[in-house]
Amino acid sequence: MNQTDTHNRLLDAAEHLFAEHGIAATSLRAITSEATANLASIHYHFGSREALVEAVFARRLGPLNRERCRLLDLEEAAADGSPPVEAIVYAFVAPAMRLAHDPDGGGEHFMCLMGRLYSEPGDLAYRIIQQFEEVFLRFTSALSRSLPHLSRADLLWRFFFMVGSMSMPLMGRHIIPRRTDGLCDPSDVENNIKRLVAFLAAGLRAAAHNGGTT
Amino acid sequence: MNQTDTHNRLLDAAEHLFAEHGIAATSLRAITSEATANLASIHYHFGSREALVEAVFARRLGPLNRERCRLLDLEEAAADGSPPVEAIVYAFVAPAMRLAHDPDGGGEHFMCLMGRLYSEPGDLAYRIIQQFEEVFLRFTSALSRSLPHLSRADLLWRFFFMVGSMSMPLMGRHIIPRRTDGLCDPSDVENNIKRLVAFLAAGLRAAAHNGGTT
DNA sequence: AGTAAATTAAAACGTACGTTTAAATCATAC
DNA sequence: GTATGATTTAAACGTACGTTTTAATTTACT
Repeated sequence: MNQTDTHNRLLDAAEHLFAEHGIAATSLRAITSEATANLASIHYHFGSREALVEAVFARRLGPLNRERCRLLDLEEAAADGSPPVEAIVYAFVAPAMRLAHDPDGGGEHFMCLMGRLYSEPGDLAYRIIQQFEEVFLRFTSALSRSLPHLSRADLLWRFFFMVGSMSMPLMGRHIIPRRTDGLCDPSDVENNIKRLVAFLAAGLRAAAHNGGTT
Repeated sequence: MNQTDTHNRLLDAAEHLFAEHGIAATSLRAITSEATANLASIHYHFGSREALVEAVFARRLGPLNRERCRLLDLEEAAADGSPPVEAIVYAFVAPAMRLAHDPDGGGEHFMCLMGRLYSEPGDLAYRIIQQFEEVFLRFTSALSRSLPHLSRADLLWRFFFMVGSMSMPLMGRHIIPRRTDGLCDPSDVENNIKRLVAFLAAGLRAAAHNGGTT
């Protein structure tokens, strides 16, 4: 009973502090202090600092990516396997944007943390990004079916552009409102999803650049 | 003579290690070791660790943003003040992408570091991002002149989406080639600029979403 | 109630950090 | 060539880190 309790308090505190100050800059003492737990409890429950970091990601990543695949399943079923680009983008973007501001899920900090992942030291980031394998394969192939005119390199690059665009409302929770006098509100989730879908669908559909075939 | 020498070796080493392992995870000892300088030399030349971090950014940010403004000047002069979206995007994106792989400029590490900036602890990131003030104002107003049908919020959001997209080839130097079996090559600079311009111009030009007017 | 396991608590371990100090070295001018 | 200022060096400072150990406490079960 208490195992689950402290265990989750540690995960919550770590998630929050990692998002706020970065993974490397957050000490175990800061985490246990915020979780009102003992310093040694992290090693008891997780074994090491690294294992705690991975646990923080594992807790949310599974459900998030399952939801993405579920939405893509729905869209593909409704469109005989070839949903429009908008629907594919929506299935990819919406679960992350919603998780980022779901008060129950507590993922408000998590998605901010996700945005930081690409900039964390090498091995950790790569190990966690591998958890996106299925999502990566499913969405790139869905996109390539809807955009057959694109070369594979063009398609993959545009997929990464999509990830980058999405990361802005997720990561920029503090900076973007400040830079725009509050005009841009990252917590205006449903409107931001629509903005992203409109922007990304048009970008993905653009004619390929005339340059090299690399 | 020697002042400049060690001074720059420290900046180079710091830039490299910050990009490789993150700012917080890089120790002064690692920097002075890579620069073959004494530990105390950082405090002698810069005064503190924080001052070194800011110096690393200051060295490249000025020239980069001046080049962006210069290109925008050219495009505006050539188009009577209203260049097409493609030209604006190009003026914003190309200098950063080129700096990222300019062997002389040594900015290969810097732009990777820039991508990490949005995820660094609060005050530092905000102070450095303020150095973009002029670029931010000039490019958002140029875009808004070319895209008058967009609300201000839509336009600003799309500007941030652009920044996010661009950050992928800059930050993903290690991860993206690995995930794509080398098909996507971040060092293929000129082609990636074209890819970004095609993608972003289409996204920026897209019809605004029909949702809220926020 | 009593016992065994699970969990929490407190203290200490060695290591690495940013910073400071004081001496040594170097360059340059007279 | 020696005095002066700039730069480099080596050593130590106190602090904070991740981890480990040992004991105390709580929980679950008969």
